[in-house]
Amino acid sequence: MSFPLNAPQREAVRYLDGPLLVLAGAGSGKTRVIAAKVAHLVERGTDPARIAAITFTNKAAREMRERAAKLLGGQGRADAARAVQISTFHSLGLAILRAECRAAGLRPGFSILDPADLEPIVAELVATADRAKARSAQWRISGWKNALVTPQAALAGAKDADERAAARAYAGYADALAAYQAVDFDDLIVRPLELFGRDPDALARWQGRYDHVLVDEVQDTNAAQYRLLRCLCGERGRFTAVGDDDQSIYGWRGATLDNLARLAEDYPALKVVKLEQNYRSTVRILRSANSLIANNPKLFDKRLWSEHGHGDALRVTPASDDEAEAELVVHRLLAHRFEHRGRYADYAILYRGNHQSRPFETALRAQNVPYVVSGGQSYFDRAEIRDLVAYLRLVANDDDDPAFLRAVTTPKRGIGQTTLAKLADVAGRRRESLFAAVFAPEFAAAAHAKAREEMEKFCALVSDLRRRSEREPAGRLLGELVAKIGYEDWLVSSFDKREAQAKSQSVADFVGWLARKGEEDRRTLLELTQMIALVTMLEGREEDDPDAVRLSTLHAAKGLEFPHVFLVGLEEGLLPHREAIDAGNVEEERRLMYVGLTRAQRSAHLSYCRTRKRAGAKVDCVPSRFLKELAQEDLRYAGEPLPAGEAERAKASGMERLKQLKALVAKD
DNA sequence: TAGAGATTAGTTTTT
DNA sequence: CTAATCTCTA
Repeated sequence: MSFPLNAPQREAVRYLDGPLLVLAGAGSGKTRVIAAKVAHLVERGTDPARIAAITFTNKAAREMRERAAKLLGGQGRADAARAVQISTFHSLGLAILRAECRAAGLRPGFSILDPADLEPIVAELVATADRAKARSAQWRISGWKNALVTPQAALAGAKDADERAAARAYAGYADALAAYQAVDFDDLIVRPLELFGRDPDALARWQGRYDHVLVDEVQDTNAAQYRLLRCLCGERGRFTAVGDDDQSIYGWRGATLDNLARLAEDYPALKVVKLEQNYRSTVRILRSANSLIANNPKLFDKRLWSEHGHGDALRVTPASDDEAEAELVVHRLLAHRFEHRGRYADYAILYRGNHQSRPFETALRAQNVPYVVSGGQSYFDRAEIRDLVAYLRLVANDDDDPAFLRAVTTPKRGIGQTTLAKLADVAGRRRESLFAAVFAPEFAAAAHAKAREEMEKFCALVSDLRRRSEREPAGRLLGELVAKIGYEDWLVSSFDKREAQAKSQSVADFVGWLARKGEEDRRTLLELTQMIALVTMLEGREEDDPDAVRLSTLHAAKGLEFPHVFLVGLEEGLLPHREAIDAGNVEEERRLMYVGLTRAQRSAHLSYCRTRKRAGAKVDCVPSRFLKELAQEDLRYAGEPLPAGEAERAKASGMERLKQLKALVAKD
């Protein structure tokens, strides 16, 4: 990919006179532009450490780092590439918070809690045992934080009982986090903002820190992130923002296209450059995508074009149910691969929700096709890793009660509900952490001697590791921890052989990862512990790119491209998703479909099911409205054209009804 | 206190 | 029809 830049790309790279918005259509080479601009800035003499490039995901940050390293490395400036601050919004927020933790009212070892840690806390605050209720309250709190709404304002604006309950919990939520010396993901953005708001010196420090800020995917920024951006860029606005309003798919996380529109208001000198040449897809894929997205109102006028050939028609295939769809897709994929002598890695299967991967995994396994699933459960979400991370968090920060609770009960060491309830009671009365309460005289009086002994042993281990954490390498400490708590033995005794082996392997991977990271930049255990919360996968996992079919959600596929794409489950209720339809947000779903389509370079295969298993029973499906919005002349229907024949549908549903009745009768 | 069975609820996307 | 949670017994 060392073609020369085209005219608008060149303009975007060279323009340094003021704030710049680059409207980069799908496949228009935006990552190239950002990397080239970083290189250009360095060439012109900008100190690499005074350049910040901010992305939305770790994956994008990594790619940016690689691209910049390649460009600058070619000029013998590999050192410069390393010095550029390339990070996600959240890791940048973490860097700020770490540097300013005293001013922000946090101790250096503060913990980062993820939503799973927070759920029980919120459940308690809203006084519910219903997990769904707790999650929805959590969801609301996060929404308020990202929109920079205070607990008071949230309470004042609450419309129904649920919202009022969530708003009340919101205030207590902040207190709970403060007591644990902890922050959540949203705080990584919001707390630096609060700090900048009340401490002009801190603001000045960070505002003067970067000569140029580059932002990827601005259309995905929420109110808090946008404001953080403004803080960093200052009034001069020396930034390059890159984005595409047609690819805004994070509205559900508070991202708002208003930010894109506001950019022009907040920075009247804003220059806009459009990248409209697509280097990725065939004309037919692009025409279909354009035709689809034309159904959305336009913020900016943009016309994508391609110099690639026409390419094949997009195939639309119905399947009788989800299993049949998976088999069909896998068969077609194999036939296609054979015919084109391609690699497995040339193919991606994209879907709306994580759970949809299941039948495809089964079908791929049945045919012995290698595959990788991305965007599913993250490596650091596995129970065994969370167990160990709880220990690390506790080592870094003994106020972290959630970490204490997890670590002290895993592996089982004879400490159960009753003992913990007593400890919590003592801690509550004394207004101190669970960890501190272990040594309180009240606890000694109340608890069983054996349980207390175990607990003191546990605390001694944690304290010992803490004492040594500043000096000794993180990998060694973790390795020692795993050995001392007898974690391997516990795995073997608690799980069957296969599972224990898999878990044991991922523990070994984790120890190795931490050791490597610790050595790389001489990071301490504390720094690494905070980093883990933001890392979603084991780095290096994807580098040894095996020749495998890629399974991914549409969200996780953004920014990627594949020669051949299968877009599956194109049904009403799935894409567009039911919730989105009900919320009146079909536009975002359409953009999601647009993102999926524009991942394809040479061919796109679309499929949907006529029925689908849901909670055991089969239900009828209707093909997605988006299929009708594609350029019909570029489609080829493998089955009957849309919509499905009414007669057949009625017959199918009649058969289903009969089956259901039979099942009912059989039960009695 | 901890593990094994019974019961019941579930469906979106992620830093 | 799963998968996770809850309840009961050793």
